[in-house]
Amino acid sequence: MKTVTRHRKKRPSGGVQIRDVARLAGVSAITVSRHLNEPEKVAEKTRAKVAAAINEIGYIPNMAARTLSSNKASVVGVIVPTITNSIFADFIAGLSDVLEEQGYKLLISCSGYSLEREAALIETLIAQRPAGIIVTGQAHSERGRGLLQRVRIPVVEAWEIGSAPIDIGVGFSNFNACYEMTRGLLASGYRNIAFASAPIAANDRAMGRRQGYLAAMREAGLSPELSWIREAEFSFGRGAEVMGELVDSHPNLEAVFYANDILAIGALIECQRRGIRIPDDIGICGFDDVELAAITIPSLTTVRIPRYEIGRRAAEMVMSAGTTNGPDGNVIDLGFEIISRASTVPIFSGP
Amino acid sequence: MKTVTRHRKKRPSGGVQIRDVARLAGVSAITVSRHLNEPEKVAEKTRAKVAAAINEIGYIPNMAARTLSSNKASVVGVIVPTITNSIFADFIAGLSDVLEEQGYKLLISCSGYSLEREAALIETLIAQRPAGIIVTGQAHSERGRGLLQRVRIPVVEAWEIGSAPIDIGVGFSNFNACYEMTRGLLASGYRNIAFASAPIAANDRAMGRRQGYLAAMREAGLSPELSWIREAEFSFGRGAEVMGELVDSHPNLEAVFYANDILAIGALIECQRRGIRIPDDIGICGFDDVELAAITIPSLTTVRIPRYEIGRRAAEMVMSAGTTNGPDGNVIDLGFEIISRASTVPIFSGP
DNA sequence: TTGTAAGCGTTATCAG
DNA sequence: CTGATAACGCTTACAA
Repeated sequence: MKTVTRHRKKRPSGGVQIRDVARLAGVSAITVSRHLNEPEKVAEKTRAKVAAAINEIGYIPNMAARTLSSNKASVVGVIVPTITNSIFADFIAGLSDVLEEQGYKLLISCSGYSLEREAALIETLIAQRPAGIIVTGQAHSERGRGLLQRVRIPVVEAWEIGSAPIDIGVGFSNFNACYEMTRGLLASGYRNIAFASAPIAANDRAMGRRQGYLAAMREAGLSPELSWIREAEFSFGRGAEVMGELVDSHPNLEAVFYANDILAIGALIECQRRGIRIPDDIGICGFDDVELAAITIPSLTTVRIPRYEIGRRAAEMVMSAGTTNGPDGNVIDLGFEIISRASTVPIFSGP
Repeated sequence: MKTVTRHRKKRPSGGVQIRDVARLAGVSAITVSRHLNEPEKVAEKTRAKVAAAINEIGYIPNMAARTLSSNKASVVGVIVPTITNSIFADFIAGLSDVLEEQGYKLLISCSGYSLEREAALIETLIAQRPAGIIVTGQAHSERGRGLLQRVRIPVVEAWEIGSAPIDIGVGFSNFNACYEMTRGLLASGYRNIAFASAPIAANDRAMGRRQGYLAAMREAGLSPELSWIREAEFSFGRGAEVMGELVDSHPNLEAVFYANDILAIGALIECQRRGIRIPDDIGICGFDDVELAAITIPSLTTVRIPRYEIGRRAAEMVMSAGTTNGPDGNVIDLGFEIISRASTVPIFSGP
C-alpha cells in the first residue's frame, strides 16, 4: 500500500490574523469575530480577554475577507464629474461625514463629464462590491444605466430629480431653480437676458438649467436667439471671456444669467476691468452660492443649493435603503433658494 | 455503524461568478481567471469563447475575492485634511488620473486637521488592505506613525519634505518656499511684514511656512512680535477679518504675507472695501497660486506649487514602489515658484 | 495551453 | 455563550 503525503500548501500570509488573536486569548476565531461584530453576544470576561489580545498583537481586520464571507461591504462608491468644482467637493464632504460616522469608506471616481467613462467607472465600482453607489445626475449611457438597474445594491442619483430615478433620487430641480430665477429677473424688469452654462452634453443639470431659463423667457413672450445662449467650461477665465463676447456683440444686453458662480464671478471681474458698472449697466447673476459670491464687490445674486446636504442625504439613503425604500419615498427634493444681492436690481421670487 | 449525512451548506450567492462563465465557455474557472489577468497565456480561440461568455452573462469580477486570494489590492487610500480646499482637490485629481489609468480605485478620507482622527482613519484604511497609503504632511500622532511604519505597503507622505519620510516623500519644502518669498519681499524694500497662515496645530505645512517667514525676517535683523503673526481658518471671510485687524492695530504695516491665496484674496476684497490701495498703501501676497489669483484686480503675488503634479507623482511612487525604492530616491522635491504680480511691488527671487 | 486542488481570512450555520 | 466546520469567489501551486 502506498501512502501519499501531501504537504500543506501554506501560502505566505501578510500580517496578524483573527486566529492569532484567538490563540492568544485562548478562544476560537469565531468568538473574536463576534467580539468585533456582535459584542453583546460575548461574555464580559471573554470580551476583556479578546480585547487585550487584539490590543497586544495589533490586530486589524481584513475587510476583503469580511466582505467576501459576509457579503456585506464596508465601502460606498461615488462618481462625480470632477472633484475640482467646489460644489462637488462640498457634496463629497457631506457624503464623507455621514459614511465615516457609520464606519464606511468612500470610493471616489471622476467621470470628467463623459457618460462612456461613467459607465466604465460604474463597472469597476461594482467590481468592488460596494454597499451602495451614488452617481451624479440622471443621464447615463445605455450601458451605465443597465449596470445600475441590474446591480442589487442601493443606487442614488444625486443633483437632479427631474425624471424618475433608477432607485433613489436626492437633489433638486435644476429646471425649476433656473425657471424661478429667470422669472425673478423678468419680474424685476430685465428683458434682454443672456444665459451661459456649462456645456450641456452629458450634463443633465446644465441642460435642465438652460431649459428652465428658456421656459421662463418663452412664457414672457421672449424667444432668445441662439447667440444669447452660451456654453462655457467651468472657470473664471471663461466667464470673463463670455462676458466680453456678449457685451461686444449685444449692445442691448441687460442681464446675464450664469448657471454657475465661477463663470459669474469671472464676468464680474471682466466688467470691473472694462469699467462696466454692475448692476447699473448690466445685471449679473450666478448659481450655486459659493462663499465668494457673498463678498465680491458687488456681491452676487445667485441660487443657493444645498450641496453639503445633498451629500448627507444621499449617504443616509444608501445606509437606510431597504428600510425606507418604498416606491414613493424614493425622491428627496432638497430645494433651492433665490439669493438677491447687489449684482442685480432686487429680485423678488416665490409665489 | 452510524452514517452521518452532511448537507452542503451552500450560502445564497449574489450574482454571476467566474464558474458560471467557465461553465458557459466550456473551460475551467482558472482559465477564465487567466483570460482576465494574463490573457497572453490563453489560446486565442479559448480567449474568444471566454470573452463571449463573459459578455453574454455580464460577469463582473469580485475584487474582494481577488484581493483576498491574490493578496494584491486594487484600491489605494489617501488621507487629506479636507477635500473642500481646492489645493487638495487638485492633488486628488492628480492621484486619481494616474490610479484610474492603472485600474486602481481611490479611497479618500478627510482628517479635518486632527491627528487623532488621522490615526483612526489610517487604521480603517489598513483594514481595507490597500495597495498603498498616501497621507498629507509628515506630522502624525504617535499611533498613526506607528501604524504607517509597521504596514507592509508603500506609504507616501505628500506636501512636505522637511523631515525624513517614513517611506516615501513627495512635495516641496514649505519652509523654503516661504523663506524665499519673504526674502523677496524684504529685497523689494518691505520691512514691516505681517504673516498669516492656517492654524499651525497638527499642520506641519503651515508650521513650515511660518518658520520660513520667521527665518528670513530674523536673518534681516527683524524680529516680528507675536501680534504680527496670525492664524486664520481657511476662508475668504477670515482673510478679510485678519486684514482689518492688522490694518487697525498696526499703522506702520507695509505688507502682509498670507500663507494661502484664499486668505489673501479675502484681504484684497477687504482693502477694496476700505479704500486701501494695493500695492500703493500695503503689499499683499499669497500662497498656492489658485486660478483666481491671476485675475483679481490687482492680481496676486503668490507662490505657485505643483498641486496636481504632487498627486501624480505620489500615485506613481505607490505604483512603482519596490521597483525604485532605494534608500536615496525616496524623497521627491517638486519645488515651487515665486509669482510676482500686481499686489506687491515686483518681487525678485532666486539666487 | 489547460486543469485540479488547496488556500486566502473571515463569517454563516449548526451543534453543544 | 462558545465552538467546529464549511463556505464566500477567486488565485496560487503544481500537474498534465
